[in-house]
Amino acid sequence: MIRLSTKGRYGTRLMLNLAQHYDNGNGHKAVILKNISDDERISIRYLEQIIIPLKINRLVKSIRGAGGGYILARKPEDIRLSEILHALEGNCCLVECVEDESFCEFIETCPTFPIWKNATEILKGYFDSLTLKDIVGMAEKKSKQGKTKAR
Amino acid sequence: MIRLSTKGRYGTRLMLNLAQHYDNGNGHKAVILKNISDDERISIRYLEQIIIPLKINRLVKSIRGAGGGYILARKPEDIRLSEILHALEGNCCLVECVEDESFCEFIETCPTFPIWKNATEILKGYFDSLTLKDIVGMAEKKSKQGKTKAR
DNA sequence: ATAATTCCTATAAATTCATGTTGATATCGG
DNA sequence: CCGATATCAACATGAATTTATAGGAATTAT
Ligand code: FES
Ligand code: FES
Repeated sequence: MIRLSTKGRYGTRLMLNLAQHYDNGNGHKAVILKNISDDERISIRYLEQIIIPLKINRLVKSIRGAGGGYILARKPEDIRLSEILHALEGNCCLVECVEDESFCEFIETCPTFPIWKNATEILKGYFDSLTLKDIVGMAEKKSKQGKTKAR
Repeated sequence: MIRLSTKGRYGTRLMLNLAQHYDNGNGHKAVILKNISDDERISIRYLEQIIIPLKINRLVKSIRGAGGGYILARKPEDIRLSEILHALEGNCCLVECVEDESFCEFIETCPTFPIWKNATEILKGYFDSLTLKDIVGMAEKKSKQGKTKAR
């Protein structure tokens, strides 16, 4: 399987959770990991590890102490999925050599290299086209539809 | 990183190697793993494991005993990259739930599900558009260019 | 028979995934 | 100031998975 690691998946859900609770009125209401843990059923300990690179890459801000928590560093419409995955995974290549050309020895003659490279670019393009706001919007629309259909 | 496993990568190179040695004149010249191992710098023992699913999914035929080896079960133009990856990885989804919907509990409400699903379909579409012949052709063209350019 | 080769099973090594521990540091409300 | 709440940091640990190697049995051409 071509796998998106749990780090990438859980980190994306973490960011979406923050986006859903993002207060546009600038109330700066921080969300605590415990809540995200309950919502998303991911252990707090693991979330703590996952949020570190998100903080380092300035996608979230932390507020320490009582009443603290995390908030998005920017508006949801200004954060792209590609940035999140890049922060979490270092890169989002299908194979190492696409980003680090010294990884494979025979990159010049390797017949698969252009394939993995193209595929990576296609994926990146898709993830780059989506902001957190887009994704939250898609999810809201979907859940509204679900309620309308009586089933 | 969104990773294609070594199984998928090595298996693809294995198949390409067989495609490059495929005899259209129906000479049925089998290729032994030792040669592929030398060409691709992958341990024979590992290749033996990787080729099993390729055999089960009837992408290669094996000929046992002395003078034996492996050959493609079909012509290179009739084998798609998507088939190879599917054989090797069981599926080629970014996340398990795209193929096995019971994998995640809250698939109905999960805001990331449609994203991973779309991305998976985009990738699959690309891999489905390529046959072994296409890839070998691309590689040959590239190596010819390399020779022309005196550098 | 012998050599070549696939086939089968076991297992070692490395990495990823996930939880746990301890304790320090920062902040808020009372 | 005190006590509760949370982040922060550095580990440790175990389970699961992936990656890779190894030994030998079965099969076949010569
Ligand atoms: S897989 Fe990296 S160059 Fe072929
Ligand atoms: S990741 Fe599987 S449903 Fe959300």
